[in-house]
Amino acid sequence: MNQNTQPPDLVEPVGTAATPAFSPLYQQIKTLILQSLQGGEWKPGDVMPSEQDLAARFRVSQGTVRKAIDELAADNLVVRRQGKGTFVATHSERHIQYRFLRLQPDAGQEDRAERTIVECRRMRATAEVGRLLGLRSADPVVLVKRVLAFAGVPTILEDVWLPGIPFKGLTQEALSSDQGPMYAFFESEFGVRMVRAEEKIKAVAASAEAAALLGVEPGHPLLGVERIAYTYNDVPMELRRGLYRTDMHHYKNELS
Amino acid sequence: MNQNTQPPDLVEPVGTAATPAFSPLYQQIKTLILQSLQGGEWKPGDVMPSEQDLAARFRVSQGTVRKAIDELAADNLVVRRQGKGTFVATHSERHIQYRFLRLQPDAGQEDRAERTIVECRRMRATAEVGRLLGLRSADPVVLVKRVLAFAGVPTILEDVWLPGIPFKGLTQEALSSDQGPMYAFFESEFGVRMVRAEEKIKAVAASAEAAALLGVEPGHPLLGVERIAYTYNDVPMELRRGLYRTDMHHYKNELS
DNA sequence: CAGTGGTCTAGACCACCAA
DNA sequence: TGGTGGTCTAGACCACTGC
Repeated sequence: MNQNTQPPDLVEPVGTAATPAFSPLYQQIKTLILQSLQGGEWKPGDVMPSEQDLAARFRVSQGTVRKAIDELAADNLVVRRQGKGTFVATHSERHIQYRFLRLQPDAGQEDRAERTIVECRRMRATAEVGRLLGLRSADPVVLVKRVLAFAGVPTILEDVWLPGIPFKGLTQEALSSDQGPMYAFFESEFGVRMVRAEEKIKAVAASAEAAALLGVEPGHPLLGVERIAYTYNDVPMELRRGLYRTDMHHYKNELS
Repeated sequence: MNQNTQPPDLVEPVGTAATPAFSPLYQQIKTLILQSLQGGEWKPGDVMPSEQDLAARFRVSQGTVRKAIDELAADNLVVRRQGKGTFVATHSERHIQYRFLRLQPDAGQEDRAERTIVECRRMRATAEVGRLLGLRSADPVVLVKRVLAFAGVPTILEDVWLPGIPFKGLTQEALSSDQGPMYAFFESEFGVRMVRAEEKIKAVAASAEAAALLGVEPGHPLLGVERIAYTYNDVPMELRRGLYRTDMHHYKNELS
């Protein structure tokens, strides 16, 4: 057990030879809070209970809760606001929109994107799409194909695949009529919150179809960006394949 | 002053109307440690003084030093090793090599890179290179052009510009004979430690020269990666323009 | 075994916010 | 004014490393 006089009644992981498996208290607290987030006890944008309340609830000191929340904040799952409280992170906050979009204009401020849905239909997952989304092939998926234009210049063409079950009822009309980031729409309409993503980038030549939609000649070099976005617990919830024009934009990345 | 009975004799920033400028103690400690790192009091790979020692030196509690070091560790400036101490981060650690290279093979493990220096000469900075490196145009710079090949396939062609003053005495021979990451070489030979970097990525068509060096046809789509690498204090110390073949590799990025 | 970083607690006070 | 997160301290004990 841990070092306090009133030992918290949390699990002390049993050590085995292979996995010593010592898990600090604050990690266990983090997991518990994560489960509450996952289970929807507090929804995106909500205030969470204060550190004092959580400390009382979990029978640990405030400092331990604090460290757990620190990590959740570092993972962008939660946002702290001094004097107000801790809030569940959301993709619908103003001025932090398009958190996962790394494409930036070479000069000047970004215009608002003009969005056009090219296609939206339900289909069966191909073997590859199924594998990347953690589905069986032939499981239902939704495919959304859209174009984003900036200042009238079509710049991004992307195919978005979503698992059919959690996104049951997604229609082109709802998508088209929605303003704001797609991930905010997913939060409010389907309760699906994207937490992190991985991207693989290649340089590719524009196909005839892509060239037509993006207004370039076939063969024009484009950035091919494959993104897998995950919800809580590293469950993949979206596969997105984008083609980016980079004549006026670039993909920005910070390394450290 | 701060809340302890023995107030630490550190600066309490004066608040002005425009900038309230309250700076927590641990931030001041972080800055002081940063200055020691910058000044070379401890060199890459060295053990730093223990938290207790630093706490005594700065007249604060261990917890405050701890929080300062936590941030330095989060910035990858320092590495903690339980039971051993805190070490100044370095690019020459085995198995963490090429920390800033995001190119990965599509399948399998990466081979060791075969490196060929195509060119290495001193010149005067063009206006653009000077601007990006924070130099005046016509200031001396070193240009290194090299090719990296994996499993015999030339994959990366890059131009590296370095400010001439700190890199005085850099020769093609020294570069060629060195094994290991270039940034480790910079640390040991010139005392220059790259701390973070920014990259801007575009898709470009291979020029005739690039095509010849990379073994592709002219016009072949390549990833154009412009990197600016910084030392301590956000001072730019390297401009690197790379062309990456992405037929067998991809640029990997994690978003959160 | 001693020394290091890592965890946990308890209590105090500060900065910020809203009512 | 009271509540929230943010800072700081002091002290205890744990886990890991190396002598």
